[in-house]
Amino acid sequence: MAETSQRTRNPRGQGDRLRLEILEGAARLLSELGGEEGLTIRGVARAAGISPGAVYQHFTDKSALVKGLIEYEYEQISRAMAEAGGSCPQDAALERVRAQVRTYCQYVVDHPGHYRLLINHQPLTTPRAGPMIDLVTRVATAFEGCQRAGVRLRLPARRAAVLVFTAAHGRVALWHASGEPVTAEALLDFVDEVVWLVTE
Amino acid sequence: MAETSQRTRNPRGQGDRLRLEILEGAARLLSELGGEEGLTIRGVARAAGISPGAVYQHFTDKSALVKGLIEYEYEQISRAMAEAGGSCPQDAALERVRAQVRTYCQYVVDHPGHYRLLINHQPLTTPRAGPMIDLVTRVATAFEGCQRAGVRLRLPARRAAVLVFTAAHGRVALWHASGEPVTAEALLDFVDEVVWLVTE
DNA sequence: TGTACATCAGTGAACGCGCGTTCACTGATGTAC
DNA sequence: TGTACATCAGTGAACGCGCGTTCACTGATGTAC
Repeated sequence: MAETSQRTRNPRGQGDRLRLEILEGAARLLSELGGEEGLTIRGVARAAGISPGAVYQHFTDKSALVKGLIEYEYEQISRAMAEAGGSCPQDAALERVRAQVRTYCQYVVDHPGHYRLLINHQPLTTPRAGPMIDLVTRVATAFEGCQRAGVRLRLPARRAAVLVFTAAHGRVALWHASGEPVTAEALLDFVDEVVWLVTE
Repeated sequence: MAETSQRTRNPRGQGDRLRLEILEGAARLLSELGGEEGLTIRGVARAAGISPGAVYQHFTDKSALVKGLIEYEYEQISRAMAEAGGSCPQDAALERVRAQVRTYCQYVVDHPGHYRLLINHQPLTTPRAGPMIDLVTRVATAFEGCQRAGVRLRLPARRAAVLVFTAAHGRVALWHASGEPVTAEALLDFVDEVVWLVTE
């Protein structure tokens, strides 16, 4: 069941590496369980192959662990989107928007458990914006790049970005409701269509 | 803290009334806690003023309770939407669509905890459609009424209804992400605009 | 009309479980003398 | 070079808690005789 192989402890002075191992274990747990129901201190410790107490060397309590995990996940998505945008030719501004959006959608489809954690764990009312908004801003910036490159937008760049994320989230929610599986192609097609609608 | 007043038991032959009291207690819990985290057998029993064991007279286990609660909530929404549509004049087909959609949005804003339960508790992949789709169908039928009344739609009725729900869900998700509060007016305006876009 | 009994609508104590969290400890490794 | 000691990276047992679920029971109320 659990790995029987003993974990070899990190060498002296590199205890911080455990923090990353804990987050990776937690992420694995999200993938396996498809949600945050089983996301417990003890479960994460099992996934990382350590004792429950060791988690407290890096996270003050459970909420700090969840918060750290959410930050970690957003870093992953954000980096992936940045890479996707960066690998586009300099002059392909619209293609850059689409590459970033497609990367986001692919993440949503590939990691439903992670996605659930991220969208559910927004406080219902908070003064400050969550990290999700940073992703919206990233796409908004890419839309601005389109405008500078001469592409006409029917909406201001930020509103266009908001619309794209709105469409993606809403479409995923309805697929879940209908019981149909969320496929990458269908979501990408839908969102591509929205991007196309915005830029013409 | 809890009500100190003793509950008077239901008269003989009317034990089924407890089932409704349990569901109402559970719904109250959703409103107070804003989510399903505290939705436990014991918590519901406390909210209903009964002992935990009594719950098992009407629900075989916890999952049956949650399932019953979800059904109960959908009945509430569905009935409210039907009433809103029914109170429109016979010839105001488009107004009937808007009245139903507005009722749905009002529910989402007024009952965030209930909404969370309903959208989160969809199995990730299921053969059959959830009850949410019944609401979509209801609006689709109202859109068909528009077409019969001579109102032009830019989309087939069902796709128009799907679009409206997609927009509402996505918009709510993004508001949560941004930390801005979800207000009824803003959501209604947004969805009204979508309806308007579809029917012209 | 009275009374024994069955039934109904629950109660409340008990169980085993996994959880979050704490804390005394262990064993390897670097460092001071 | 040897050795005592401090530090680091954890372990693992223990705690108290709320949970889901079970079950023997209680007390009111209807029913058969």
